[in-house]
Amino acid sequence: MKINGVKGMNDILPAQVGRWQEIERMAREVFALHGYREVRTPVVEPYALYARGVGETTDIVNKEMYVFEDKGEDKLALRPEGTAGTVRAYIEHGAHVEGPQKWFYIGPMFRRERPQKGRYRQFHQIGVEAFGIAEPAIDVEQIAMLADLFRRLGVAPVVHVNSVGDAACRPAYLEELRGWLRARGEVLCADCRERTEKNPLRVLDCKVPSCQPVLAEAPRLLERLCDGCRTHFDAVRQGLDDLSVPYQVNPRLVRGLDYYVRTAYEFTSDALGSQSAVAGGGRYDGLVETLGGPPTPGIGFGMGEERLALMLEAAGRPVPESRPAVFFVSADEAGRREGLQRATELRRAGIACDLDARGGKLARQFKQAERVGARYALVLGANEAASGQAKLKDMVTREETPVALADLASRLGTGPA
RNA sequence: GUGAGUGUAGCUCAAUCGGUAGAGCACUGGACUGUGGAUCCGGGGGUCGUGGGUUCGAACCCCAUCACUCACCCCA
Repeated sequence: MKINGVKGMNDILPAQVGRWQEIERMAREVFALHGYREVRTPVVEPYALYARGVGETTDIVNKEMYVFEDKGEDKLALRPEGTAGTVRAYIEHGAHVEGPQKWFYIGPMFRRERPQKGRYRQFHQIGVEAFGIAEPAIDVEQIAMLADLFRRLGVAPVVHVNSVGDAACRPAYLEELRGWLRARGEVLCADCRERTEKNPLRVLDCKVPSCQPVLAEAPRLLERLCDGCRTHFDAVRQGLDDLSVPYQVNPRLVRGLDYYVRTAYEFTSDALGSQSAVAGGGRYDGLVETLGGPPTPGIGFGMGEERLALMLEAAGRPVPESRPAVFFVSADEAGRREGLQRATELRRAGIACDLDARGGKLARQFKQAERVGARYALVLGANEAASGQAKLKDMVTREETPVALADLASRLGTGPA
């Protein structure tokens, strides 16, 4: 009986793993350059963390979370996003006493949705969170940092920014919008009428053609921001201009999680199918307090690794792979023993090398050398073992040059080629 | 949760009107007993997703079911 993997949870095979490693290595490098430190939190958290933090009415919590009972004691959940757990850890360890904290995380998240292009039940996110900084400068820094990360990876998704207001201005706006939408119920699609009650902001980016002209006239939150939000948003835009980071103001940009206030932003690409967002983030000034910590401003983003990998692939970026510098080919038993010995020496010297442990015909061993992408091949037999002299064969040009086995390490340099 | 499309070899796919399953790539052996990629010849590999039905006969038609993909919802 063949057993298959769980729907929406994918294997990342060796041929593709280099893509993930490159993304993660680059992210770690860029984050370190900006003063962010890695945090690792569990994949499982109390269900209540998400119910309270992300919001009980969000789709993520009420229909997409993997929830289970731990031997009938506690209600637990597989994490659907990274912010809540990070905030929980921040509070639990009293990190606020040491001033602002800039953290990042990398790891799997879980949402039980129908899989499609760029969306999976287990997916991987790279995220950052900055705690204790209310100033717009940190919003700017994060957006610029992400843009820089993308640039280094050879892609350039478009940045959309918006302000979703805060407790001072959003509630009043939502009521105004809801009233406005109800008055136009007959001309809107069924989905829009439902969303008017559930999540009126969502109505604004309805894609149904007949809704578009109507919605273009809807009251705009950006024009009704309170002074604090207005000033903050202007400063974010000014900061992005100062750094020459290109962006688009998108008044219809909405975030799916309840905790966002003020700045909301999203990087999108048309290489991703209908799930166009590769990264999304925003400010969550009330979240730390909601989860039992001291009043602490916060802002962060989450980036989808699968989606970023899709973009790199679409951009034609090759998958980096490590290759052995030399592949030992054995002609006989003496050569096999010699090869294993030399390989061990080189490996201890930090030089990647390989051999076909099966031995066998030379042709097969050469084929193996080619398959693993070796730079050079070196045939060893009784003659070479006795003389200490061999021929180093360039796998591309096929040229052979004499080499003393004792000099191999210095000839091949150090580290994997 | 809803809708559509697709299921044939490890991968990508073909098979006319319903007539009993094939190609390329990959793998493997040989041509070539100390030298890989090209060429030639050979080999292994299939419950045609699964179950049922129609038929003398089903990869093909019908029903059911499962899986995958894409889209909706929503989001990374």
